[in-house]
Amino acid sequence: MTGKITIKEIARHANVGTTTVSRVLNNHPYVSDEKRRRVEQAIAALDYHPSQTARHLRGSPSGLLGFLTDDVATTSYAVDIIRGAQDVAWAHNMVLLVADSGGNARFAEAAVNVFRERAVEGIVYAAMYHRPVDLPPGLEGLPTVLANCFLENRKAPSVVPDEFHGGYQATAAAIAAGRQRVGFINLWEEDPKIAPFPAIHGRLRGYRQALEDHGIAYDETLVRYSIQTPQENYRHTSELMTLNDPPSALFCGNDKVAMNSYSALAALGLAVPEDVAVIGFDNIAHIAGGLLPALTTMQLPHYEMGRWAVQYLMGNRGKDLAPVQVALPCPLVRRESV
Amino acid sequence: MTGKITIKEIARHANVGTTTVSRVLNNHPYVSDEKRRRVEQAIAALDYHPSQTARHLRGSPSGLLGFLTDDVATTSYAVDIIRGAQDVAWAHNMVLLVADSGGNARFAEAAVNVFRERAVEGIVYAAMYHRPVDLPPGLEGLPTVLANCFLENRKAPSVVPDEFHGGYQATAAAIAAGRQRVGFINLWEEDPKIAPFPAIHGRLRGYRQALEDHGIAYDETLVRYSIQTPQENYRHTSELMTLNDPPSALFCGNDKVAMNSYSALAALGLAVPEDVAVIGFDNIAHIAGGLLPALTTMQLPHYEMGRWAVQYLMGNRGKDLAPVQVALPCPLVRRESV
DNA sequence: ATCAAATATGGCATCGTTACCATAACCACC
DNA sequence: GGTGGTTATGGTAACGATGCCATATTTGAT
Repeated sequence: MTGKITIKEIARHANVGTTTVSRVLNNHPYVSDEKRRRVEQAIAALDYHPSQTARHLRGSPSGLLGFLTDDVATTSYAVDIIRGAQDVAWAHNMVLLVADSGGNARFAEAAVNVFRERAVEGIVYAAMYHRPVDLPPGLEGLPTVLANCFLENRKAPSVVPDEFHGGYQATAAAIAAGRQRVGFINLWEEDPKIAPFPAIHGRLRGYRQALEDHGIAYDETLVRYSIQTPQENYRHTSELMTLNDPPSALFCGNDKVAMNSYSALAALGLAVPEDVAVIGFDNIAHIAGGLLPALTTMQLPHYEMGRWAVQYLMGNRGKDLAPVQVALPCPLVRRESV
Repeated sequence: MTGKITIKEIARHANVGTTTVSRVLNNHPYVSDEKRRRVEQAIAALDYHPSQTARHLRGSPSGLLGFLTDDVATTSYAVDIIRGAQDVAWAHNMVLLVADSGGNARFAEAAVNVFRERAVEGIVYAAMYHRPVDLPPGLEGLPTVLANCFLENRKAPSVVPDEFHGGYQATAAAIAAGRQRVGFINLWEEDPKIAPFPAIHGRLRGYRQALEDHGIAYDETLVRYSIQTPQENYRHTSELMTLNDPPSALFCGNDKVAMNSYSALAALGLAVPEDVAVIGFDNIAHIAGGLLPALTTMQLPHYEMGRWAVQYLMGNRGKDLAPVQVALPCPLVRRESV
């Protein structure tokens, strides 16, 4: 252990003043080539790393962003939000402090406190599924952007998936493939707290709009709500496909539903996509890419939401954040099931 | 904006010296109840938060840990490593700095540099699948623990899944269910760099050992290597099940293989688990819990590896890290497919 | 040759916090 | 009424980096 190497050691080693070292470090003018070289040599020789801590104390911004999430675990594919946030943060020479509250409000509050003590320049609050949230207390005055969630009162800027557009696109894709009867196994939650899910209602609206725009009548019997157990998903598929006038395409609330639909369709001897086209939602890589045939599905813009959140934070440093509400498109990922 | 509130403001507001405020903050003795109360009041009134930056500069440990990963994106279920690391870190009042190199060596090196500048007390280097890795340069003198990966030369402590034990347990579970002929669709990679995968060889050894321990002869024809495309997975399953003496249980290299096996089995009119028991690996929640019947599979100890890594770091603060190599068990997750 | 501007260089206070030191009051206990 | 411990309290010097100020030295224009 060499102990801590400071700017002073470098100065002594290069036989210059500390100020000159600082000038070299920050590419300031008024340093002779000779001394600049000597300093750079000393830095390399002693493996010196400037202390961000001291810099920050002196007045530089902390270069830290807080990333607070309710729960990465349960819907792990949403970690792409972190990646997106990280990539943009990095491009701005910022580092992410990550905390996962696991849904525990006290923890979230404590995390905010820690972020404060470390003087983060902003906070991204991310939810693992699209929904309204309440912010933990203590965020006053800290620039905060919500990703994949929003406040009921819209007081903070947020970026979410455009569920309507996603539902529209999925439906339109089926129609474009010549399928006029599009079944829809929508998500459902019994918990009334979760029930006002934007995903459920937004996608349904998109589905209906797409039908309307293509002159297809809305048929209530083709729309199902699944509580999302494999059995339910299976049952809804079977029931839909054994209607007198069964659908020729199935729009599934997510890839898991689609996975179960595949089983139900196979059991009925129906081929995908020949007999029935299937479109999923979420683009969970392991599922969508692993199914046979590979699943055409809608991509949730996790990565892009992460990017957007940090970009917005970085683009408005110092300023107050306008509480804009942004919805990012869910692009269609074409594979083989349509 | 109140501006920055410092210990000095508190001192002035409470009409005491800064030292007294510091004493209150750190629960030091020799403060009269009276003043203690006044200080606490001022802190609450002004919403004061001590600056970790100043503390650290003064000599306290930074309370920061670096979490560097090659790529969270591709195998997102491994984020549980982060959760495990985070939970333990938090319990020690530490915060995680997270960086995802995306497999880019230059980025990884830069990340190490950033960690250094921020004086992290240790680093967890995590891989998203179990394999040998090379550490980025610049880690000298920084306590580093590897999670889900290891160095060929074993010079750094590491924690990995016990593949052998996992393979053994999976096979034993099938045998315990009365299945004497256990097919094994092992993973395979054509890339020779990835080929020495511990997963491939460890699980195979476990498989063979379990057979031997139960007096079952090893039958080469029951072991397949899949390059892991859905088609290959499907083909191997079909071929195995149409042998003259087909297996009564299928041990799949991962849950995706199992998912495709389900399809192949369904096409052959074989029921799970009645005709064939199926055991997966990885316990990807979305797949294993979503299949019908739900998949019995082996849990990779991601969360535990994250925990272990930070625990080891915390348990050896200040000391040199002994390069221990730890293998954590992959517990069997019983569902309905055996 | 002269003066002003540009270039080079280092000393020192500063950021917010805490450890160390100094001071002082108080309470014994011979 | 010392002598010595315990309790209370605040002043001040660090920690490492940088910006301001002061001071040289050089260059360039007249």
